[in-house]
Amino acid sequence: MSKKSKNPTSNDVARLAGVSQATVSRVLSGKGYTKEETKQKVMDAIEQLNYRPNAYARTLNNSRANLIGILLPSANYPIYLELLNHLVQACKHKGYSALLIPGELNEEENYSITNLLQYKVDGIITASAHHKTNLYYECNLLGLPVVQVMRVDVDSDCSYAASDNFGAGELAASEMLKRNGQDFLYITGHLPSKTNDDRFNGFATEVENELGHRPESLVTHFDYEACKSLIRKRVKQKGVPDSVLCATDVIAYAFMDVVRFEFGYRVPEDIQVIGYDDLEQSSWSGYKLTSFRQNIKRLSNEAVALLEQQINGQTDRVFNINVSAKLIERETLREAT
Amino acid sequence: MSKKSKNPTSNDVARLAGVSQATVSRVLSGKGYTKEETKQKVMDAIEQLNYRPNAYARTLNNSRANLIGILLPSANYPIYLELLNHLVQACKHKGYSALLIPGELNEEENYSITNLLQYKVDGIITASAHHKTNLYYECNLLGLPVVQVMRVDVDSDCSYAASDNFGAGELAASEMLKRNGQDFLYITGHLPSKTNDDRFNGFATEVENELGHRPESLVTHFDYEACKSLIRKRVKQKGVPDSVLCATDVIAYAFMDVVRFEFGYRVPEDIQVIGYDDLEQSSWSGYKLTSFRQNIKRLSNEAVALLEQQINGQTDRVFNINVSAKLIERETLREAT
DNA sequence: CTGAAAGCGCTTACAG
DNA sequence: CTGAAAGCGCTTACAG
Repeated sequence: MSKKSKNPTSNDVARLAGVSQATVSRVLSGKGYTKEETKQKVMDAIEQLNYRPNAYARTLNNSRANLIGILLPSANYPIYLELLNHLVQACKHKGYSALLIPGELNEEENYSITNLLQYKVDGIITASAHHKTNLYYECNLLGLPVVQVMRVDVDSDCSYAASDNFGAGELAASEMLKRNGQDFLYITGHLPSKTNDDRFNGFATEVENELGHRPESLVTHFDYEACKSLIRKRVKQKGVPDSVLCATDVIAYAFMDVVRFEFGYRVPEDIQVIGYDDLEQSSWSGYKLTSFRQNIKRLSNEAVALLEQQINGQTDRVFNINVSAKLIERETLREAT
Repeated sequence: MSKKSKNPTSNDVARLAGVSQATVSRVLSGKGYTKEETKQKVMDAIEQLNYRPNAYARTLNNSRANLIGILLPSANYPIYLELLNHLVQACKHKGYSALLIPGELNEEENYSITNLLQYKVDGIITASAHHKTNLYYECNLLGLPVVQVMRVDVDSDCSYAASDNFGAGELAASEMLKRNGQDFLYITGHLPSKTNDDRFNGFATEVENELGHRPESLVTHFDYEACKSLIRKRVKQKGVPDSVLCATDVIAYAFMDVVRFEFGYRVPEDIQVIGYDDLEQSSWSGYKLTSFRQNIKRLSNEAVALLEQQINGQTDRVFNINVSAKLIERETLREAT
């Protein structure tokens, strides 16, 4: 490991190129005019010294860091990784770097946001699952733009890019109604969100239109085992419905595993099931689950675009973008009648 | 959205508190002495103005950004999220923030590293899966510390914190030998790594000691479907072994699904199987897979600690830390004889 | 087209 | 214990 020697500065480059430091800056920023020849000399010197401009010094003048803070849920749910990758790509595409905000934000973690603000991120993108945070409040206080992506908090009034959950709920209901569904149930996890409410409302509205009453929403848990035991309890008490929409694929797996292996029902003959998120394993032999696939790339791009608008002060309005999710049909829906 | 007004600076604080700007700096850094009373006045002013020190200005003096760059594989493999979360926590714990380096590094993406270097990260932690990168070369050139975590490249000579893959391979072999395994096979994906070589070598060495010959290593694919079709081909050509170690749990699922559902073998009666990574679903009804669980939290802590040592110039040596992985026994191993 | 100089918001000797 | 001043590495009017 070679000793970290002092990094070359624009002054070093200027000296080597025989120009002023201001000229080096101009060549690099592309602002102002420079003779082609001068430009070349500077580029050569940069090459020779392996010079990299110091982004912090630049930031000091611009008061813009080109940094976006990202706040992710802490759960190890696979699509969060996909989301993160797309977000980082989208940031990069727009010339921003992505700073990860550690952990979920909650009462104890308010330290995080304070800490974060030192870095003067230009804005924050959050998909966090804990709305008991004063994130929105603090950011608003500081005039720091925030955009939610994929997962939307119940009481937030900040912009978001999310899937069209209401539409997905409606579509799920209507597909199962078409297949002679009579007894509907929505199963979700334990963390409340607008995302979830929307999906349930779409589902319930469609069912109500057709059948005259709203279906029930069963609150379980996002964890597979915890979810299974709550479903087991419910099935013992009230039997099974014949058409189920689940808030995540994992919940759908839990449901299927309980009703098929513990109670002997058949899917889809006795019960049809639709999941949400289309995890990789939904296509595997064990489940063949019909599920909604979110357009994560587009969600990421929209979120970053929304944030950029706010950063550039182009808007004061709250934008809610709903991107439709696609129903991937496999083998957990009956034949249409 | 309130208009982003100019952030207050230490000068504003100084003015309000009626002290010099240098004093504000001292109070905040805790360096040098300050009268309790002065300290209080400064703190009050900070509170009142909602002041947050500008990390970039600080960095300019320190030439240390307290930033660590993180380079993750782009695959949506769930444990990478867990790794990321632990890494970010570990960074935070040591006073660093985590900057995500976008995408995998490869020839086209060299842009990334150049781009990254502007931010003067103090060091880089990588779990990337593409070793065809000049990351190590570039960083060495610049004297920028790099540490690998979890996944180790074949030809890199930089420090790492990884699981004891050799030990895991050995243990897997010995457990299956104890259970009367006769015909051994190792199945891996398509990306070469030292991590993988070590695991195979541990496995092969133990088998060779006992049985007098090294087992075969079957190179497939990390993707479930692709992996299945390669396994199918192999089974058709050469039949099945009776003891299998897989490089990931997903590979183990693919193997089990092919041999059980397409060829009618029983697990573990005909074939015993061990996976690696202990994904959540390995405990579910479909697989009940015996698998190695990596100590991701400890890997993360060790990696950050290694990096910190290098950043502080406390060492020029290359350290390789191996953390043992724990075998979680479920139902894919026969009874011991 | 280019240079000299001021300034971004901090830290840190140096005096006192 | 505290203030005045120089400096970190850039950008950007201002002259020329």
